[in-house]
Amino acid sequence: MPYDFSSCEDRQAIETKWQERWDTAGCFKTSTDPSKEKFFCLEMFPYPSGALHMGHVRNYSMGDMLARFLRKKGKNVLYTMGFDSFGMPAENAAIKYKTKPHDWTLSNIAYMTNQLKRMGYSYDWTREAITCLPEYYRWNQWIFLQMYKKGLVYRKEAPVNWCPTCGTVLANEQVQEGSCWRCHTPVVKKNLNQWFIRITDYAQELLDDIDKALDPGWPRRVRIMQTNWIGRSEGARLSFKVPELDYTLEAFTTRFDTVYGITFIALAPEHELVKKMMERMPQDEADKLREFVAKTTAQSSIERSDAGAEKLGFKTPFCGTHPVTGKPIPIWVANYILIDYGTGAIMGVPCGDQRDFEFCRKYGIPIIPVIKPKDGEDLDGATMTHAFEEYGIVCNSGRFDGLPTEEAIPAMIDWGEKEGYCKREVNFRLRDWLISRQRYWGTPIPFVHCPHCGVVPVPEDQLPVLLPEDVEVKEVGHSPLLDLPDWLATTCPKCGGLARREADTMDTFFCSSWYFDRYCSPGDTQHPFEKRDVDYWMPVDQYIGGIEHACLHLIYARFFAKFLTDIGIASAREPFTNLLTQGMVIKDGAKMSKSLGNVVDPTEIVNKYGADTVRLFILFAAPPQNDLDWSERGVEGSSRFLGRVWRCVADNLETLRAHGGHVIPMEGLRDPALRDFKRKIHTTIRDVTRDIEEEKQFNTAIARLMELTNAIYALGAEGAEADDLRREAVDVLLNCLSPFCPHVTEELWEMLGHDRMLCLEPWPQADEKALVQDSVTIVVQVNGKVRAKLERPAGLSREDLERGVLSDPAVTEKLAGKETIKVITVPNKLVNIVVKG
RNA sequence: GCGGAGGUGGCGAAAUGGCAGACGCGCCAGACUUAGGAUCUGGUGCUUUCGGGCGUAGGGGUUCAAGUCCCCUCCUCCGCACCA
Repeated sequence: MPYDFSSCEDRQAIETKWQERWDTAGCFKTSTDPSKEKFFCLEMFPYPSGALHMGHVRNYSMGDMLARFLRKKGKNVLYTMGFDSFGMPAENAAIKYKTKPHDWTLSNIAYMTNQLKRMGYSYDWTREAITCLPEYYRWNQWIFLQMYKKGLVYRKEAPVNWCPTCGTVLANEQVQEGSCWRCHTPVVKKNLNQWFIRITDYAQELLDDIDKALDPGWPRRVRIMQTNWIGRSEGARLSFKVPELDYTLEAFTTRFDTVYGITFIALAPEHELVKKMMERMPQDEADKLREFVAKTTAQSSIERSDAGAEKLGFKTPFCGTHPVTGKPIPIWVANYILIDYGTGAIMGVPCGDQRDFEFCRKYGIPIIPVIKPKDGEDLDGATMTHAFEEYGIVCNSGRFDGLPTEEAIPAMIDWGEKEGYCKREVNFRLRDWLISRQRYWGTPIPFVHCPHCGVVPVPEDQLPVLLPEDVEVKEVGHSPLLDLPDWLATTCPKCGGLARREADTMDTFFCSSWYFDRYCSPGDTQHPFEKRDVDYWMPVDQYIGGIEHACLHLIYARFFAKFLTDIGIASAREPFTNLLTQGMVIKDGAKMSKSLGNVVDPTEIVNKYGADTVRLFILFAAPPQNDLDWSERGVEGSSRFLGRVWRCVADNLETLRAHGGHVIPMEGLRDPALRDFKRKIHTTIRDVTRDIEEEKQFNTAIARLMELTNAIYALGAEGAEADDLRREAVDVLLNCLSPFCPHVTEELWEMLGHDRMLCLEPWPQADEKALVQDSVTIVVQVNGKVRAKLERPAGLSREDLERGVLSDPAVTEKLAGKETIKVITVPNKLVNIVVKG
């Protein structure tokens, strides 16, 4: 009993049938096989929040289409899935639903796995990685210890980003526009003792490889975002002696050419010297300073970092000695100085820096002009209205007067280094990665605190440090681990005495920085992964995911790749060769979100139209990088197209079956209509292949398959030849459509009598002979305007074409009474006649 | 402020410097039908005195020829933002 494709139930039945067949036959199982050319197709794995959303469906439909396409192209494709399953939402859900993070997470994983399977994605499920399971996170701990051994892990008390809502600290990358990336609460600075990873040791390489290794595989946009995020600046560090306090104060500058213009020094309120100064100040003055510091540090990051915000300063009674002139320079404390950039102190040059300028004008600090415009007048410190920040000509700077900035900077730094005034320095905006979180649902940091030995790593043979699963989460911001004395209490690996476990867990971005390596060696119990496997599979050939990870996951994962090769367990210094950043799924002008109530549940749509339709629509409606407007009308259009495909096979099944295997070569065809049809089949193969492979334009690839379908319907010819061609066209159509819509095409393929499953069928090849055109439409322009179109045999020489066109009555008529000045001829395309009169 | 991407029909979008609007949605008309939110066929940028004229944010330029290349302006979106 054949299926009725117009019925929802039958569409579901077809999809279930083929999902089971593929599974039984193990079609998508992959193994490391160096004799075959590999392709690692990777998608950003989901957080198991409860259910798939359309963004996931879009991401994974692209990946699955590519994976299926590349298998057909003969590649050994690694394509699998996992779950980034540690993280805060599980704790919040546990409180809300009175469950346990572990149970909530695993049941979500089960549900979402089922959803993924219903989409027909061709994952090798035997390679799945779930980060919240001990067999995975023990290797987080192991890698963390390797980093510790290499000196990349340290603990430090520092002003860090604190999200009051989440009750935990955040890495710099996780603060977006001054707010928590998860809950959007404004972040405040808090002085806390935290765990850091020295990602800044890799800043230069992370930066260099953006241009060396990621161009052109990564979108320009992401490369620029990372470049800016890493933020390299070259300059010099200079020091001011503060004799009264017996202290040497350091400041970083990119404009050492303006040292002669220093009229004040400013410190961040958090600077260590501030406390020292208070101790040496009269009580009432010290109190005022303390009050000032309290007021400025209480500002949220948003207030502090707003360039338009008022600059506030406090003048201390102390001075630093100008390293070059020896003059005393007053030290101020100012709210606009950031503790975590450079040294947390600056040399104030009001003439060349707008911020310093505003500060000086407000507090009556003098302005010394040490630079002037290249072709303008000298500046006057008393009357200038804003700083001159561009490059110009140095003045009032001793023997450097008259030098342009470009030359002055290196010359003055050279001199300063020789005289001991300064030292060349490169500064990065990138900060070390704050890795510890005051949360329960994460990888335990494998350290213990011993009263005698201090902070001691857990020996590797004692890994994993298991996270207790049977716990009750009572309130946000309080880790239940702190209420588990039996878990907290342990012995010191060094002295054997009583010690306390570290109760902080790792940032979940640690988990997601190497999961793709784990995909290469699933189930390895001795290592995080085997070198042989990652050497074969890595780097990832195509990575697909959202742009929101440009300066988060995508930086951390790059750092990991470099570290893992440095310790010799991997070889790819860059993890992702090609990156595709897909746009958002939009509805009613906004990103789908629960709060806006514009969410469309993928499962509902799949129930109504089938997975094939959803996959087709989501790839057809927009190019991958664009935002995609969800429209149920559009989904219906895709459904309609699949109906057309179905009927063009099912309604002619007998004839089509009878004409299998009879591919007529182009040379064997006389009828121009049939030759055109044959050509259409093969240009479709050529163009679809190029769209997928080179252009990554899945929408136009689908459009071409729609054109082929239209051509099949439009072919009026009858007879054996025509039927042979129809069969050829249908075979090509189904094969090319199958990566997009694997189920319906597989069913039709079987109905046509093929023995082998379509997913195993090689991708068709365009026959060069069938691509050649018999005739071409020549556009005839007069002065650049189209005046005629002529059919001419393809391949005419420039001369023959021009002669023929110029003597054609349709053309001579247009040229009557005009003088031809020039003729431009493009063979097979166009003749443009330039005339006068 | 700095940096990036973009602006094409009613809508989503196509166009190696060479016929602007492929493909789809919507809309209009027709066919089949008891019926149509099924299916099929045709039409669908604006304008027109039916020759044509105009049209890719606006203005200028290069070119035989510009959505595409160059310059200026405007607008939208995105990232970073007191980074010394």
